[in-house]
Amino acid sequence: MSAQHIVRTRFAPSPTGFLHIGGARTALFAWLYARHYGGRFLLRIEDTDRLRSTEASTNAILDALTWLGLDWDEGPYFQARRVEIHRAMVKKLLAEGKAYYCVCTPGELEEKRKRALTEGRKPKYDGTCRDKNLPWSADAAVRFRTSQAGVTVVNDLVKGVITFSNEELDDLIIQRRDGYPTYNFAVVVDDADMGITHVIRGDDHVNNTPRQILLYEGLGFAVPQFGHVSMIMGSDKTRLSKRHGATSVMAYRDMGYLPEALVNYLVRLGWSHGDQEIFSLSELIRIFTLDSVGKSAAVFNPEKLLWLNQYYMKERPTGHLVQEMMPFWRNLGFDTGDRDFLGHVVSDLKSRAKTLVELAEASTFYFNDDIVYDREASDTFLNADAAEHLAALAEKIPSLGDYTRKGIETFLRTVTAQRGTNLKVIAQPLRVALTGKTVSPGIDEVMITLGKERVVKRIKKAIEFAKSKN
RNA sequence: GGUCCCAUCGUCUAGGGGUUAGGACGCUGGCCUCUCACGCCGGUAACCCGGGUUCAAAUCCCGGUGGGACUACCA
Repeated sequence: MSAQHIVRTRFAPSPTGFLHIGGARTALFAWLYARHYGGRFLLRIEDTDRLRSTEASTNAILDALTWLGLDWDEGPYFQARRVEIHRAMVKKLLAEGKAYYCVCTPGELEEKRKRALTEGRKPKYDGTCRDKNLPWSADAAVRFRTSQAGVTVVNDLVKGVITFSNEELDDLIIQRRDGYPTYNFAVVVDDADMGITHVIRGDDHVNNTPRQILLYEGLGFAVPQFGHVSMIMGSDKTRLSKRHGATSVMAYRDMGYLPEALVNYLVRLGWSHGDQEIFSLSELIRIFTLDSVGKSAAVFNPEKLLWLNQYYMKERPTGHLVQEMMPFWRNLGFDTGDRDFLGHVVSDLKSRAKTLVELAEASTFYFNDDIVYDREASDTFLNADAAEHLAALAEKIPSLGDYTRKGIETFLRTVTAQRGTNLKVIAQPLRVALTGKTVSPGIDEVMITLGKERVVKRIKKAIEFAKSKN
């Protein structure tokens, strides 16, 4: 593949907020497309809306992409810094008669639009200034002279052939009266200038595509390929928004989701590979194409994301998970000094939590020796009988030679047999003594993680508690 | 209103002229078991409607219906 045929895609968010789930998926698809074909992925910040764009948003978007593992080869470029290029292109169009000055005021335009709508006509620009050949003036905007004849065909990589009748298109403004370019113009100039070969974006842009194609042609640029990915919807089938819960990528990080899980979830929204559900980023690069991207919108399903997150946590090497748990433990004020101990905590808990936050909360009893017994747990399990069983355990544990899962299991069974009862009868009181709850990782795992000393201490404390009850 | 897009279990999807319409999440029954989770085995549930083409249509075509997007001197 020669240099001029190399695939170049881009992600072009506007920095007016955080990176949301929908944007992340679009970015992921554009990124995968470039990576799959050995191309380049660029990042361009569309900050021409000077009122709503902020640097904080730019940083938040960059951080989110980085967290997801989506790296870019070029950029970030900032569209606002490229206005001179945009203006030069406007001038060129003006000089060639392909664009013209328009002095209709926004107020008048709004008025006409409303009237057209109430009268049941198309609210498109009526062409008042189209043939006036107006000269430059301080408050003149520039409009593109759109051909009203014929059709414009988009051969979309995911939607297929889409045909637009040019008479539906109007003379869109390409440069505002304040001298700044509008979105539809800036994207075209920038995409062409940056050599973008495949424009992969949300399908909320399909109706912009014919005007943009006309702009490419007017400017004398090669028209790229387009691939419009469907939207993500909330459970009520309207476009995903805050109303549907968390929509920010970083919010998912903070809620204890793994980036791999989010990526895996997002890619399966609209894209599939047979019956396969689990994909690593490197595998995706190998097999991802736009051919297997569906056309219809998908509803965001938090339960499935949660399931994937749990899956990735379970599969993750303990050492890695320990590292990823650090901020969540620290957030709860736990002592994270003992790496070995933390490793045990994680391996005890990682198949029992769906998020890192859940794991952190579930691990509380490992860190606090002053355990609080759940009311119901202590009521039913920390009784006089249990106190005697526990006393027997406390007495024997210090001299237990084989303090391993197998050894502990054997020990527990031996003791229960000796006391003429069975494991079930002793395990629950012991669990309550060690964890304060009736639900926990296996008794043997907990005992090993805690270590003999703390186990004995907790058992004794539970005995005291049982006795003090009446 | 106009333009454009879309339509398989509740959700994500596979499939695509002849299939018991497959998988996953969820829900659910069971097994495992010291509790819970994991895991394993099973169950529940779908081709929007109407025409046409065809020996045969969920699959192709048309229409309808429903949903969505766009219709800015926002991006």
